[in-house]
Amino acid sequence: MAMFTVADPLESKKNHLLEALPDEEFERISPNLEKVSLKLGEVLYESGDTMTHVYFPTTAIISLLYIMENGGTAEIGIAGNEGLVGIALFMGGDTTSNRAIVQSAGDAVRIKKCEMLVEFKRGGLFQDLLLRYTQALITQISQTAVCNRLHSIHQQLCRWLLINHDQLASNTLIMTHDLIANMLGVRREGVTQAAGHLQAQGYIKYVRGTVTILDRKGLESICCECYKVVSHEYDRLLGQYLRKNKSSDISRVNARSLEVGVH
Amino acid sequence: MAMFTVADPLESKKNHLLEALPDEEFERISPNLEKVSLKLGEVLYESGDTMTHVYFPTTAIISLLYIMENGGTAEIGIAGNEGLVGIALFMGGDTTSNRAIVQSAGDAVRIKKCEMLVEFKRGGLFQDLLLRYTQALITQISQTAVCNRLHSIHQQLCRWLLINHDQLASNTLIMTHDLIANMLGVRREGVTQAAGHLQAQGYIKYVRGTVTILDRKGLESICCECYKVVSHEYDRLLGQYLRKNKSSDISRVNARSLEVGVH
DNA sequence: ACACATCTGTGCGTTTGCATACACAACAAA
DNA sequence: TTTGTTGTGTATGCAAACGCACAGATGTGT
Repeated sequence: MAMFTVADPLESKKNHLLEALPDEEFERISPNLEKVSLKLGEVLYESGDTMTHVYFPTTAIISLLYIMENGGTAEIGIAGNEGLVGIALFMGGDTTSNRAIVQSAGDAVRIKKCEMLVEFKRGGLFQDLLLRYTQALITQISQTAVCNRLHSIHQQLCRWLLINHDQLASNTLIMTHDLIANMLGVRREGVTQAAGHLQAQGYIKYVRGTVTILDRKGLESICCECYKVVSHEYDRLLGQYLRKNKSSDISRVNARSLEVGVH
Repeated sequence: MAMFTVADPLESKKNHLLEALPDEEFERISPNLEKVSLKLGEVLYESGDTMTHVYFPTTAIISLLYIMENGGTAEIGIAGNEGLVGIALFMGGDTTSNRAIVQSAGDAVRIKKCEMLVEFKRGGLFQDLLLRYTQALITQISQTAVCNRLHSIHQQLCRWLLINHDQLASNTLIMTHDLIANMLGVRREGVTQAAGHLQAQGYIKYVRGTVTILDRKGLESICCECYKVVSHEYDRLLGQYLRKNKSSDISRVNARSLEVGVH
């Protein structure tokens, strides 16, 4: 009965999916939400693990990483406060073939499998939202597949930086070239070269494991279409539900239009 | 009232998802199923189109193809008689950002959006099956993403041939190198080279637009893990539901263990 | 201040795949 | 048979990315 910290409802509502729920549904779910703090590098699920919880990130960012038999890795998706981790739990099957790893330390709220399923099966807006989110995630994964196939490391790095920046309150990512290389499924040297180029152009700057976005618009201008496609799809699928969430909408717009000239 | 051919229930049951339904649910849906014949190259949905139907292939194979702004293409998934086309319709959003195109001519049954949604919202086994199938499709797309990133054209061609062979009753694919190249998102010459290699090994043979699988086990032995992972995931997620379908199970096993020594 | 671990910069040779170009083979229609 | 179309085989040069190796730079802990 103890060992369980019910999350503050205000805390839970930092996750956009939870915030978008009607009061009735939110109040039914809220007592089952447990707050957890997630450290950088922590693993929420290992490939093949039976899932016990669904996580709704509030300030943390979670990366969905695929690990090959030969040790090669590649990120297939990413989830921040606009989403959740553990769709296999309500889609059926209870496990996934990828690893969920904390990419940016922060908080999340989580809910137990059985409580999750009860609410999901009721079929209300909760179910709708979760399915729409899943659809958006599918778009993200698909776009990753084609971007992997058809675009250069330079373009993919831009996409990756923009997607991550969207999830963050700040302009600083804690992330080494080596880790980025694991995410993109490329060599560390390739990332160094691409990042060096972006720094020379004044779009970013970095030192020993921290990357700072200096000119977001600039990044957008040289990025492949993949970022925009995924971003628009999230807005199309979920925007109408998240609209009541004005404050965070504004902060998001600010983040997106941020622009600093000099470095 | 005319212009609509109700599909023969036996015809509909060639699709494994429909066959797996309890009689009660099947009989409710069956009158709404319309049989359609699909020609090679026919487009079921264009990227961005509003969907009007969900398609359950019976003998046709449908490819989910992503088209880039610059005209580059890459396949992100494929659906045969074990699946369906048009998940966006019940997941929410009504459109997808990819094209559904007939890769192997044959038949399918389809159902109108509204009738589909009514049954989906009832939340019975139909919903369960559709969500589980969607989860399996997500695995397929994810695996495509990592395979695109980390494996060679040779390996990817093997994977592609095996996946397609699973969907077919015969050992012959109607498919030119050029079309395969579009699916894999690579050059035609790359496919020619890889296919030439496979032919020299005696695994396949081909002439002017038809590829014949000669030694399936051989292909499996040199293929990357990606084929097996996806295949097992389909079995894990859907196998328990499709088990009553003994006849097609047996034919599938036969197809998989087919082996011909000489070419 | 020092040693140590970690992160980044760079070079070099190799491999893979791309772009272009063109020759040849198989089939279809006239 | 002839002509034209489509599919396949190959060659050349180029660019991207890889593997490996190592030097320099920047932190951290003692």
